[in-house]
Amino acid sequence: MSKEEKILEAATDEFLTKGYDGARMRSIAESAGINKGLLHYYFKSKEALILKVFHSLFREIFSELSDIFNSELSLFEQIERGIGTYIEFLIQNPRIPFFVVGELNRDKKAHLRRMKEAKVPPPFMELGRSIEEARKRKEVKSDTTSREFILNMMSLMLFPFVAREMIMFTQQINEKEFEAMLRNRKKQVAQLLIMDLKVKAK
Amino acid sequence: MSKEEKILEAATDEFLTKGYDGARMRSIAESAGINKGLLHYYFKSKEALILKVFHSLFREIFSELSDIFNSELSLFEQIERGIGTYIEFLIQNPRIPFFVVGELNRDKKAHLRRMKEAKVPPPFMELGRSIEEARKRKEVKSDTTSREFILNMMSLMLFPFVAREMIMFTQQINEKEFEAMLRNRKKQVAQLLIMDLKVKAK
DNA sequence: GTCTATAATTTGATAGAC
DNA sequence: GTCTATCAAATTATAGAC
Repeated sequence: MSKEEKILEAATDEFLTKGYDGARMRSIAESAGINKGLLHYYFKSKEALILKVFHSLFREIFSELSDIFNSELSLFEQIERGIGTYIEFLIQNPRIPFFVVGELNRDKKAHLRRMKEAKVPPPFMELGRSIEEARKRKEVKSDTTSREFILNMMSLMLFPFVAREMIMFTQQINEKEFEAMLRNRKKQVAQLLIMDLKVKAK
Repeated sequence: MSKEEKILEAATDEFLTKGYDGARMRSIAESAGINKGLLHYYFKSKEALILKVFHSLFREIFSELSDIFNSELSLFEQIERGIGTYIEFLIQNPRIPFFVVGELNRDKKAHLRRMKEAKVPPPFMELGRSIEEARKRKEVKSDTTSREFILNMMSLMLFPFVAREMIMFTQQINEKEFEAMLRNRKKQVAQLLIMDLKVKAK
């Protein structure tokens, strides 16, 4: 692994756990096994470094989903598999959602500019279209809009990872119970969302 | 307003917008119209100050709900009103959820110790009990546990406020459209959750 | 209680040798 | 490319006058 890769790995870990303001360049250099000077040789500044890290993670967090929602599966199969796969991915990478959300709160403009330049497409566009098509075919019977649906889906999938500690407190459960609950959610969330689409609007 | 109150108000604003690591004692002193020395006279340290701020906000964010869920209304009315009132509260105080979540991620132990000392009860206990009672009376027919239900409810209510910027990007909408969507959610989220409780388990 | 002045430390970043 | 040494600025916190 090159020094540059080691730096990126160490920086990712530091930013994921401490956030931009809490992260320390010194700490990143130490973890990467190099000195501070070299950090600034490869990455001009702390800001430039986190932009790079954010960009990779944002791609990662949404690319998995794109594959599924662009597949040939039926809408309901896409949703079921998409949610299962995604929650499993989040169990393996639990800190990404809070980091991404926090960075966009801290400096939306800088990140969006960079993503625009790199032509990262906004996720879920494809899913939204599939839902509207299924609605025309009467497979979707509720009056939930695709936008509302996607927001509900994101909320149910991502919130437990963003607010892990808060949930463990309000529900008075420990790590083990929490993780068991997460695994259950794979089926449970898909079921809830699909029912919402299928139930007839009144 | 006393100097101490002015400090607390300024500190709340600073911590809500910048978080612990991003907040500056100098900035708080300026906003409060006092000097830095006085900050440390009233509050020993930055840490002590944020503990105080967190504690008040955490109480605030959950006390509204407790009133409703301890009322004499029927379960489904409690849920409907609780969600409506709460989302409206969040529209008025949109930064609280991200702050609370972030602080618990940063230093769970310190905050929990303080809340235990102050005997702040974990929220939603009452709601959980009501659901289980309604299940015995066959008013709740699904196999969704009360824990799962509460987690779904928190996710659907809080996530849009935690991840506001991310949602606006992924959905490609502006402030106005986002806020219209939030208002819609009052009814829409309640409807979805209640349906989940009423639908028969298969 | 409220202020000024300053201590003590830490931070991100740069200069320059090799 | 990689390192050492160091700068300049900013931070929290304290001491002490009034």
